Amino acid sequence: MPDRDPIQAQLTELRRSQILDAAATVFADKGFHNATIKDVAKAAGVADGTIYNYFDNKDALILGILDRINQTPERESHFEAASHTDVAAWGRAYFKQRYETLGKDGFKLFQVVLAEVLANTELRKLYVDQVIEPTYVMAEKYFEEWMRDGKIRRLDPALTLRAISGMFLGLLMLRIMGDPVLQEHWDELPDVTADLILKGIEGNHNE
Amino acid sequence: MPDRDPIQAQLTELRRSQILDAAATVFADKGFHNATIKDVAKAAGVADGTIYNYFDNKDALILGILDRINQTPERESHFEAASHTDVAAWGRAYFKQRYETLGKDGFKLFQVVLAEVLANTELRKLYVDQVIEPTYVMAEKYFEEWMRDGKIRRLDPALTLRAISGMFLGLLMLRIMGDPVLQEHWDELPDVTADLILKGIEGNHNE
Amino acid sequence: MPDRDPIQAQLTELRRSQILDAAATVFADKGFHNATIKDVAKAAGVADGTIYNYFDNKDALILGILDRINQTPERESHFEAASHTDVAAWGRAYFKQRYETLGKDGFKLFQVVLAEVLANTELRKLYVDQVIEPTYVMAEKYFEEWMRDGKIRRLDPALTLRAISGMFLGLLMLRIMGDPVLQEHWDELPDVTADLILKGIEGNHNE
Amino acid sequence: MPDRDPIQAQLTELRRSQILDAAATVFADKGFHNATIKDVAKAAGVADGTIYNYFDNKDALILGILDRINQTPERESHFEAASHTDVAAWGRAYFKQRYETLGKDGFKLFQVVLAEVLANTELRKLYVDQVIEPTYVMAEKYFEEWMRDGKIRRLDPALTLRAISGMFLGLLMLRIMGDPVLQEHWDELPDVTADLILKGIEGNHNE
DNA sequence: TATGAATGAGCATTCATTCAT
DNA sequence: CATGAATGAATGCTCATTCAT
Repeated sequence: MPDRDPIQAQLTELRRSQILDAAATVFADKGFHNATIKDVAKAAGVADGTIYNYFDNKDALILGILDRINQTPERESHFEAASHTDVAAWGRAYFKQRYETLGKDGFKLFQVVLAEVLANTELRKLYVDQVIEPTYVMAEKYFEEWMRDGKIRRLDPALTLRAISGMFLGLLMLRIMGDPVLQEHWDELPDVTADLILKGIEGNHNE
Repeated sequence: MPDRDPIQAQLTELRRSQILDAAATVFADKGFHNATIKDVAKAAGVADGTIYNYFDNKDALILGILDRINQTPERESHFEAASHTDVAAWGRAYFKQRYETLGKDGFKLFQVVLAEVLANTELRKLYVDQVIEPTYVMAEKYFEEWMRDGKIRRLDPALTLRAISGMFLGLLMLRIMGDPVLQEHWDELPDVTADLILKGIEGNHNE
Repeated sequence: MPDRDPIQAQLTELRRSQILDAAATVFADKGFHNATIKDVAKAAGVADGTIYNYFDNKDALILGILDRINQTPERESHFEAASHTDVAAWGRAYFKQRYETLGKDGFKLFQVVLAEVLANTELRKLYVDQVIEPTYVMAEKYFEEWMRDGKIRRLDPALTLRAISGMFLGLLMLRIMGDPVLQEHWDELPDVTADLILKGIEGNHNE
Repeated sequence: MPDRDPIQAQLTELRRSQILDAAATVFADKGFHNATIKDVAKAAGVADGTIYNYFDNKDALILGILDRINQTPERESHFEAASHTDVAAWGRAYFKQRYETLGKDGFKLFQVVLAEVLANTELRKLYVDQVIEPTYVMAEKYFEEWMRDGKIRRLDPALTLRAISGMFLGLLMLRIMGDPVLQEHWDELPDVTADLILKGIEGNHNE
């Protein structure tokens, strides 16, 4: 019965989107726990009950937002591109793209989602299974390939990858926390981190 | 009037400590929002109301826990030690020490605090001002010294430092999230990260 | 205007019936308060709103079910039959017939209706006026006739009748409550009750 | 810890009682489902939340009322008395006592409880297990004794007992339903029912 | 008439906080 | 200071009912 009517299906998707937009804005503004369903409904211009026609409960709104972040398209293409260029260029590009997908309310929204992911076991599992682990599976593949091609030295791929992505995640958190230095120089990070990861802090110190 | 009684003061401090212990345990177990004051009181072996004789409100308990983490002694000494040994050795030692301070319930507790820090603006500001920024001020000093001494190459100290500490923070988060690889190989991280940060992934690329 | 169209009228009655069937099934299954209009609509294969074209509100569904039970045909005929046979035979027959009208989901449905009748003042009044009292009026007539004919001894017809029908109602309730003895020996009740009512517990003890 | 202080225990019991009184009044007045916790709290002169310090939830209030009805003392003594007098006298006495225990708001309260018992599976089981079945176990014992003594004729004790108690329950229900005849002549019921049960409707009509 | 999305009033329940003892 | 019973504001969620299509 559902989806029988493609127009209905689209309307449904639109409403979902409209509510999710409102939820993202409200959550980013007041935080998940301080925001009430009424707040979200008001922001979305619908009645309280309407939200429950599209989402099972308040938590499902966070999940919906997570899904959105997750559906950021074409993460893989970046790795592919790197096969043909040098790794440094790829690093810079990757970093840029990662953070660009956050968009306007991105930082604030990520903060909200992250807080909830940390606080909510179920959500955490979902986030790990659907977002983090799949990324690693894919990334490890490319990482090993680069190693074979001699583009990078022999390293534990799994741990190194986690260290690198941890750096991105950590920087994001520090920025979210409000570190003024990162806020000021955020644009320089692609270069700085790419350089750091490639060469390390010693660099060619024995040259 | 008996406020200046040193014995009273110590008793007070003891009670605070006793309550904070209980709070840490309970929060680590059930999460901040799921844990009630009653839970904490029961765990501490006091009445609900008693907690309010030592803390202004529930949030103050998190703050108290934060203070504790903050008061981890002698962070500076590690940097000093590095002046006299090589940077690699310091890196490994630092990493170890950082995570050891988390202690038994460490990961879970950090998760709870972090979630709350992300969700609570006021707390966040406090965390940044009292924990993060002071650390950077101190760390940057040493970092610049190492640079002067040629122990590390010339880099933007502020951003590099943040990238490095971000890596630690990020790895901690990924571990908290439940990444199985990190759980399995956590002990190898001091070596892996120290190596990575020092040499980068290209490593002896000019060999 | 098409309201007087006999075909339309029949269609309407059919829909009402279809909805009532569904309502009875659903109510018997989940209970009146737990069952939603959506449940009934789904079971009836119509849309939620359609139900409101045939019934004023949810309560009206119970009323409709009540009406049905009420319209059990030919209750009078049983009394008539008794005029020509002995009272004992009538008693057994009456008991059987009364409970047979409950049908398949009978007990459960009766339980639901009864619960609602007890809880709902308006409904209770309706039940009494439309089901109970008319039955008494009719029954008393026959009862008095039997007395005149010497088939039974002189008794207060109104109260005795109520005591007898109360026995039926009470047994039904006890069975509904789940009394295992009644569930097990339900078939023996026509004989047992007819015998009891006719002869009492002393019976011809001085014979 | 609880009950350590006997005074506290009594205060607790008093509050429970106070709340239960209010609940009975309110439920009898508006019905269980229409009455809100706020109503009960207001009637009891306490805050909403206070109720939850004494009862787990709204349903528990009904349960509490049930317990009260259940604790009507000395039901057994009546059966004992019958051993020494004639059965007819006992019948009248029993009927009287049964209905007197209902007290002031008795009918209305019983109606509410009954409705909820019918509607609530869990409650129903509790009612049957704690109130109905124990009564039967005890009553059957006496019933069989009377049979042995020749005070009553040979009958199926279990079924006959259920028929008799069903008569009481049924009459109570009919009265609750609002049957005017029963309301008017309620006082005559002990005699009428005792007579009916002892002698039946045929009685010694051929004497 | 049929539909079913939208509505929003309504309510049980929780729990941080207070304060009389 | 310690207690813990009392408080009552706050909110997620349900579902009967409406009405535009």
